Amino acid sequence: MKLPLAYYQQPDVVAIARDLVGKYLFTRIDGVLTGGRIVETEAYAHIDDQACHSHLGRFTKRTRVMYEAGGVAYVYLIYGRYALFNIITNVAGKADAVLIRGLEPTEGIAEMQLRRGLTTAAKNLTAGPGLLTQALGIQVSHYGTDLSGDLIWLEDHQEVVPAADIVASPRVGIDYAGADAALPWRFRIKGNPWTSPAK
DNA sequence: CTAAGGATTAACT
DNA sequence: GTTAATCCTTAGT
Repeated sequence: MKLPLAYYQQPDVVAIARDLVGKYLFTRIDGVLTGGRIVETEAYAHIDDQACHSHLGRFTKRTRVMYEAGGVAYVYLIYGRYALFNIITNVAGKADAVLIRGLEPTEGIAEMQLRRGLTTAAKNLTAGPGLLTQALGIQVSHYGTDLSGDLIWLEDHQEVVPAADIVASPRVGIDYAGADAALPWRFRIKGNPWTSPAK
């Protein structure tokens, strides 16, 4: 079943990030259903987290939707090329977010290959935050998309991922965040090949 | 291992 | 108004 808005509005973004591992992410963009199982996430908290774009209450064009109530998409461009997909959580005014870093494809694999410009079944089809957005057709124009709608949404398939199979580790690529870089707020399924290639 | 790439932002004039 | 630095990465040597 589709996750309700109330799910995203829970206060503990780290708990949500951990719980999202094993859930499913789908998009229906250009009328084509694509999606898969979430195997890697990272939590970003509003306050006390310098790695978060919204830290210290910065309120700009880019971070605007982070302050909305949980349940919208925060898509932004990194390194001029790649769109990263985040889910805004918590209530309005608390700019918490969960970054989706890895997806195990289950639906619309042929379409995903097409979007990636591949002719063969690549094993890195959706392994990486910039790749899964390409595969699912998510672009920066989807900034602010309501996740209770029919364009981008998440589903709970009642799958239980054993706690022992979920590993927590420091987040990736955020050395600039100082001491906060050590927080174990990255969650992934142990040994899953679709987790991101980044260190 | 490195190079590329464009938006964003802070720091200037 | 402009410039320079930075970035939650990937693809290609």
